[in-house]
Amino acid sequence: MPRAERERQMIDVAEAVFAELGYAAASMDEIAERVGVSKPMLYEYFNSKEGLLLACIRQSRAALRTVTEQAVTGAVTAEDAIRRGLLAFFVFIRDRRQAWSLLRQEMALIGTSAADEIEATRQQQTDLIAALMSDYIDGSDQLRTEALAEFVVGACERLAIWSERHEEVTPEIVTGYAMDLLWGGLESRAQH
Amino acid sequence: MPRAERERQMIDVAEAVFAELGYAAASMDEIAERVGVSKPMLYEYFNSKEGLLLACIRQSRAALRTVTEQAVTGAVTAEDAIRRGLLAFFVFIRDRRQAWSLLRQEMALIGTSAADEIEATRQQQTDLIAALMSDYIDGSDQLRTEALAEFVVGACERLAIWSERHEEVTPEIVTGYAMDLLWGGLESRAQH
DNA sequence: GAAGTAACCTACTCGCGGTAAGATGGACTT
DNA sequence: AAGTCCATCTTACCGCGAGTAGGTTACTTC
Repeated sequence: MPRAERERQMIDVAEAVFAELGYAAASMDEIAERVGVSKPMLYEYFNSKEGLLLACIRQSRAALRTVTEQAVTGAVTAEDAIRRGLLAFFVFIRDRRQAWSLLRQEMALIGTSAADEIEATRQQQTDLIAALMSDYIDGSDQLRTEALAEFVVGACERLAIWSERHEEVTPEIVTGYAMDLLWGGLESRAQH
Repeated sequence: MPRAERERQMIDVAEAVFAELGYAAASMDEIAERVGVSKPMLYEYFNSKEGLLLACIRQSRAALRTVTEQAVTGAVTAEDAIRRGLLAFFVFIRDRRQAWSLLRQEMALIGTSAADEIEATRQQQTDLIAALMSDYIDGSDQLRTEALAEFVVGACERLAIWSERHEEVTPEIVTGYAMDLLWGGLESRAQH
């Protein structure tokens, strides 16, 4: 089988196994077996277990980025753009459980040699948000813009994890919660 | 050596090793050796490597909770309480690197049997935030309050990770960034 | 048909999480 | 004092899974 095809196949299988069992519990032997290939092949293609996870994560991140970029395109106001982006994100969480599960596992690589690469992949995400926001907030303070983007990304990730535990909460509702805080802030809803 | 004392000693050593090497790279053999005790002792006390990490995390979480609770006590307004809480958090991140590093590693337990326990420990954190906020925002919608607390916690965690990469950014500055968004929201800084 | 090479496998090493089976030594009975 | 419990602790091992050494097949290219 040609290299490119095998590679895609391996990533697909690995994605399923990592998502199903978790990074730690997944074994290279099992992945190899499910692909129908011997273990050294996996190492030939990805060098290490981390490397394989990394490849899976890259793919999932790319999918998420594509979805959000498309969602944002064509928005007319800042509020609209942000709302569309958030909605696309939360829909992604709900509909592509496997990819999202993968993205959550990236934390398993903290403290490993792949940590930098992971951080870089995340960076693309925050950059996208930063670009979105800097059109509408005061973007003159580079550092501050960066921080606010991290803030938003972190908030939404946590919200996504939370929403997984609440089947009855639709992406629209979660988006509403997020917009409440993001757009209006706490102050405007203060009771005192 | 009496049990309680040994236990504390083991946790202290493990905390240092986990923080230094990361969960995956840390070995029970090394921890045992540094404690000056044999490996089965660790298992006698904590049952598994996960169990040991869990004990370390519990301790670090407790420390963080104490600090933030103290900081919030005595605040007069909602804004003041939240600002004090945030500041205490970001100072904690900077001054107690080891404890914070531990808390970041809790993600390494995703998909393991300890995941629920971890989630429960986090819950205390979000509960604290929820309590703080529900005094000041519309707390009638239970679900929404919960979501907003998750939002805030996630945002601050991510901001904390970000601030680690920027030595020049003081806790006061980060707190300012967070308050900007949290309190005022994006709208009030819109340029259009 | 020889030479090169891409795709692949069998069979192994080794480090580490986890455990079985005792050894040591102090406290408490009789 | 001798016996007996129990907590603390150790040596010596197991099995699994990441990672590798070295060889085989089979297809291209000249």
